Amino acid sequence: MPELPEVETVRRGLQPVLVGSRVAGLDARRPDLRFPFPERFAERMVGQDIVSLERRAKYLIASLSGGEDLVMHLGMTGRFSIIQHGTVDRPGEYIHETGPDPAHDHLVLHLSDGTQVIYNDPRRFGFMVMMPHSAQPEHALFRKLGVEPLGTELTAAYLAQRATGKKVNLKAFLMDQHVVAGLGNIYVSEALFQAGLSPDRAASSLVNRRGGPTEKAGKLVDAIKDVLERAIAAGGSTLKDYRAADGKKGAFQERFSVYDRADARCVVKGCGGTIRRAVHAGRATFYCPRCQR
DNA sequence: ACTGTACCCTGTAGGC
DNA sequence: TGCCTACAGGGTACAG
Repeated sequence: MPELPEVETVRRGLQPVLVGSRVAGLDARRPDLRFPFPERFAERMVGQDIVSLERRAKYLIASLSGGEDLVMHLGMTGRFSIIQHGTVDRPGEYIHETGPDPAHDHLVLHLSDGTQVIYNDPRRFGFMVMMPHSAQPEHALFRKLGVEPLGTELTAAYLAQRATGKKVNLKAFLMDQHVVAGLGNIYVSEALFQAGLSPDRAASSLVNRRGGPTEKAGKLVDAIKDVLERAIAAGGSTLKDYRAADGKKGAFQERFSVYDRADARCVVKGCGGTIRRAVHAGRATFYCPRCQR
């Protein structure tokens, strides 16, 4: 599902609709997603004004006027659709590329101007929880999260410090949300390619003899930021399910260098190598054995 | 402490 | 066409 660029694209689509709006109704069509919906969910949401919509890692955080936050995770297949008032004939019925999907429309948020925001999630790996805004930093979901990759905290020195003594391979190291928060399977593969680093390398190979970052660690940081920024600019990547809140597909999948390109020719001029598919930590990894060492 | 595996749940693609 | 298996963008709970 949605990794950081997709979640950020969803956030940017929802923000103008949600922020400044009042929740007029909440219709949960089933008791749970991956976890049960919050207790007294509608009661805690209805009447609240949404004052901000932020992203942390792959979480969307809607702050409410009453002091609670609604924290949302899209899992693998979660998506939001915005239905402007008056664009559908019957409540709960809406039009998008794949048509109405009542079996997987699990939650409808009604805003006071008549707009509906629908959460659809076939696989139900997503979840929503509520917590006081002040409790968020210490909450189990957030307390151990790693740094935001697009913030100033992600530096070569930080990566080296976290990689010290770690024998785990680079792919799994970067997938760990407690190290860098928001990277997923696609963008780790792409960043490692762009940095010229093998996914099989030990994480500790980013550390030099003095305990500082190697030159490669610096390249990796630059590659991570660059890949994510380019993906956000393209509206994320759409493999199958992912859509922005306005229903649009992302375009970054057209610019993958390695992801999902097994047996294809390496994009680097003069390389002539073939992209390989391997498995690290139970997930597919794509890389060029010639360019990535 | 670290590492690998199983699992949550559903849909789809590909082999036979 | 139908059946079966493998796999999918995420994250957590275990066992070793």
